Amino acid sequence: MTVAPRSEPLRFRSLEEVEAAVRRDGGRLTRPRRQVLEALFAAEGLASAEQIAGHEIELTSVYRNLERLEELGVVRHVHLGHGPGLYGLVGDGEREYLVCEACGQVTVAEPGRLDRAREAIRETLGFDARFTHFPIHGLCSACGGD
Amino acid sequence: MTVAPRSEPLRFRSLEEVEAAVRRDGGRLTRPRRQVLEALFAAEGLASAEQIAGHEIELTSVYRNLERLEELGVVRHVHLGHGPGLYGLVGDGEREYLVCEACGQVTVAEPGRLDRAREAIRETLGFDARFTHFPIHGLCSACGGD
DNA sequence: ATACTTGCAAATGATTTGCCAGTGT
DNA sequence: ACACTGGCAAATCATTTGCAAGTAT
Repeated sequence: MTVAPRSEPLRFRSLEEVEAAVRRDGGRLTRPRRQVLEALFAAEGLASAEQIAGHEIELTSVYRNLERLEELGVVRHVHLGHGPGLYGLVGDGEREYLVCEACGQVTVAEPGRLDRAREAIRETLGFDARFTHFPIHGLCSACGGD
Repeated sequence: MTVAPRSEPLRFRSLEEVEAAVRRDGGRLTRPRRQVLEALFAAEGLASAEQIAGHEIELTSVYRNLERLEELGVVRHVHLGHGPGLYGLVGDGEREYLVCEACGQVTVAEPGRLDRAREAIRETLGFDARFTHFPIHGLCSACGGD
């Protein structure tokens, strides 16, 4: 049970920037760590630990590195459903997710897109909803959502 | 990935009513099944498979029974976070849930309470959101939601 | 009698942990 | 050198599956 940092996360534009941040934090740039980072930059979106691992690195190391990078504010993860968690680089302004329980389709909502909904929830229940870590579930338009 | 039945689920008021439904479906009333049902009626809310099992019945049987009862429309389950799934009897009008990622507090929203938010999501993304199976995550009012 | 059910063991999938050997800095 | 990491095996947690023996109807 962890809270995401409330301040705007700094955006890392390149592998080099992240590597500098890792070093600043007292971390070392090992081969597995570099490969995790490369995989994340290559993914352009979300990837599972297993996908990130490929056939070169141990899954264990991947998890440990992802955890470390998440603490550093470089990485974040989402739980889209029953499958494995999905990891991605932190961008500027967090995307939020919607998953159709009928067809499994994942919709990505750009930052701000869910503000009206968030506002309604805040007004009704005084709760600040975030769909970045756990998505909205329901039925997409194709499956009966409209 | 299964869709919950869209029609208003019939409400079962008593153990006897459920037992009749089970029989109608060709099911048998065994000791473990009866105990699962009793535990659910006793729970008045949500309970994990382990809690329902107690020390008498096998967890395996509990899961199998819950699955069966869910197909019958008697039971439904929620995933409130990282822990085990929680099961409960289907009431009239489904409650929806909100979980605070900071303190873990679970807020139960009575039917209809999230309709404005649902409407906003439908208008913006043509998506019919349901917070009955997977809850809304975020920060409760105490933790910064207001 | 015969299908439906159970118990028990074992498998699964995702993720974590312990521990010691390896290596960036 | 020395703290930080990696590999590898094993543990954990929630849930599922296989199968032979048990039992409701």
